[in-house]
Amino acid sequence: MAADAFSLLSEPIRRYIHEKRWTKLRPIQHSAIRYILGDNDNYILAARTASGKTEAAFLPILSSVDFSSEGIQVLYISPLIALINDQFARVEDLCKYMDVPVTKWHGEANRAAKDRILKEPRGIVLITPESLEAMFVTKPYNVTYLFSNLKFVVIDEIHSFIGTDRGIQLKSILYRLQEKNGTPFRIIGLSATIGDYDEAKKITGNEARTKVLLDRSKKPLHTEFRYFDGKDETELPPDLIKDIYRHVHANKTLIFPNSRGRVEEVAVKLKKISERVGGHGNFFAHHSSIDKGIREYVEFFAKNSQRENFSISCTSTLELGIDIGSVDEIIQVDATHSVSSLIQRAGRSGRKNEEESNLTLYATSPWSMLQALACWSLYEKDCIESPDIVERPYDILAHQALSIIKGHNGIDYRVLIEKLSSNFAFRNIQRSEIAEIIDYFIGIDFIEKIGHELIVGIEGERIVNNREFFSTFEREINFNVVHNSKVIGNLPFTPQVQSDNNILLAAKIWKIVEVDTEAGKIFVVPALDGKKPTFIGSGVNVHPLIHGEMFRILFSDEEFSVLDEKSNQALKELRKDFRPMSIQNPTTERPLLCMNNRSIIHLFAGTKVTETLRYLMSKRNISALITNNGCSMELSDMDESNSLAIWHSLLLLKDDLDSLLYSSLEETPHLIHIPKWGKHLPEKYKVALIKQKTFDFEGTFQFIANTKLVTTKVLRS
DNA sequence: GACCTGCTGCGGCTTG
Repeated sequence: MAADAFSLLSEPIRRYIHEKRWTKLRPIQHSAIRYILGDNDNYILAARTASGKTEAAFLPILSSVDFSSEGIQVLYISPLIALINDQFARVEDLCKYMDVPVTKWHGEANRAAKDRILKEPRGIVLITPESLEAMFVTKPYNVTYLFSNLKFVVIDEIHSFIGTDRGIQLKSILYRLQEKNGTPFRIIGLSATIGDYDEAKKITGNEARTKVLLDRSKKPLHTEFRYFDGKDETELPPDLIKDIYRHVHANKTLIFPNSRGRVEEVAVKLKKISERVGGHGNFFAHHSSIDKGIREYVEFFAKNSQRENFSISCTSTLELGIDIGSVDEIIQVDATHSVSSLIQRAGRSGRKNEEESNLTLYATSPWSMLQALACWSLYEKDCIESPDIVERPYDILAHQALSIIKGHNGIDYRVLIEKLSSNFAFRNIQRSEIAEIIDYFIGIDFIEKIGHELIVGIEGERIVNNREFFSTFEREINFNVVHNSKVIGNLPFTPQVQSDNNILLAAKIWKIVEVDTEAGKIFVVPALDGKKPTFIGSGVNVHPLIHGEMFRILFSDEEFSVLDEKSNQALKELRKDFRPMSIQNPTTERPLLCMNNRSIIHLFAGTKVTETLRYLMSKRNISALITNNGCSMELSDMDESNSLAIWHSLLLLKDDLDSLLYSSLEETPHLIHIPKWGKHLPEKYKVALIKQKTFDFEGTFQFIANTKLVTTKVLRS
């Protein structure tokens, strides 16, 4: 059958393959060609990183679409601008034997090219969800004209949309695009790390007509664990830095230290060692608070350094999609927050010539080592955490309501409600609820009603006519760090930010000479020594699957050949602490330890359930301390019977949840996170959103009901 | 201690 797929392709595409001297099609390409050309369904292409998924989608698409007809034929949607710029070259290359214009459309893309495509819409457009949203709002007539003949939508890195606000926005936009089309377009989603295939299928709005093509083959991954006890110090152990240096100095590497401050610490310390021993100077930092120009220089350097070695210390900015060139090794400092992240990061190395990926996992505490081991073990078993699903996204609905009204320049009240209630992104929201939200917006002048016609109201205009309107996430407001009138990056205005303090940024050391709070600027000059910067970030949730695996490992005898001696020792000691707690069934039982009038519950329940438990405890006037990387909870002034009584009494709060949340919103609104577009909703819907997004009450009550706390008395403190 | 992602249109300025 091998010849089958190839012979199905059109002549220019076969010529392209010949010229590229591909000896064979990759498995995912082979099946994608046969299936996509074989019917009219939607497809999710799931295959490991660097397996040729982009080509798997575009080879059959380019073979079957008639690009001579008017309008955009293919829309490629990406979560990142950098990925669009990367894929642009690849897609253009694929089209070289065909007369198909390829156009980048995002906030930083060339205006002239955009104007050209508006005048003569043809071919393929590469775009972000936010730019699509902006098009609907500011160029509604063009949207109809551009996309009424759309045949395919390709969604890259589809996992980054599943279970996120951005994904709900994208679904809604896909529905709005479909409204413009006479015949339905087909959707092809691409990803290497899908945790829930049913949810992935839902992004098309038609699960029944969406199929998954799955290539289970894994890239060989060579993994090593290294352990250096951080002894609770704020800075990383010097021996760990030296060990990383030995690993990276003669290689091309990416280092992931999990936080922006740590990224700077690692980059500067490695650079210092290198200077001392006469090594290369190519140590860089890459994260969201470093100026875009500097980040682009770093990416450019990595892509174009055939001979020179380099190390980029980075956050998740370099985790997704972008081909940074050939990387020999990936270093992870302390555990990733998810299995998906671990896979994506490991996949950044060995992308050329099917080489294996090299991964070194450093840990600075036993708990971090155990979490890293759990992530690795789940990866080995092909388990990826499932996304968090919001069934009734009232906030995104409110946002889309404003977007539709603005884009239509006025719309009939009943037509708007009809549009929203038939949009599959909001299929679980009642028509009456939609009407209630619209009516509320009319009441607060977000929307103005003239007869049956709705237009954007006075208050609404302020929100809609702002560039922040197009996205679902909030932006941090930071001060710019300036040297010689050049922006290096930005920092939050923390106590650390004052004259004469020295800080690290963009892998360099700076002295602050002046802080202009009015202009929001921090003026700096180079310095010789400094501290890592502190950032204000929200924590990252760890999935219960990972905590569960950590707990299972603690009570199993499984041995791991990937662990070095000190990691093994750390695991052994954790197991020694936990083994006396007589757990018979690690899936249904959790230890409760009581000593000296305080108790510890080893929950291993995932971040969201743990935070929900803490909230519920606070409503019982008990302050709970979360410890052990979020796995355990400590209660003071509690003995065994108290603890058990409180634990079970939490279930009684089930029926009072709404009133608890209403009072929390009134008394301590700053303590409860409300999503960007939920802030404008009536209290009732804020509460509904908090129940779905901020906390997980259902999961928590289930956890309490299904978990047996097994008590162990401890004499020593 | 705790990630990341994107962004219109216009007026007014400088520069070739």
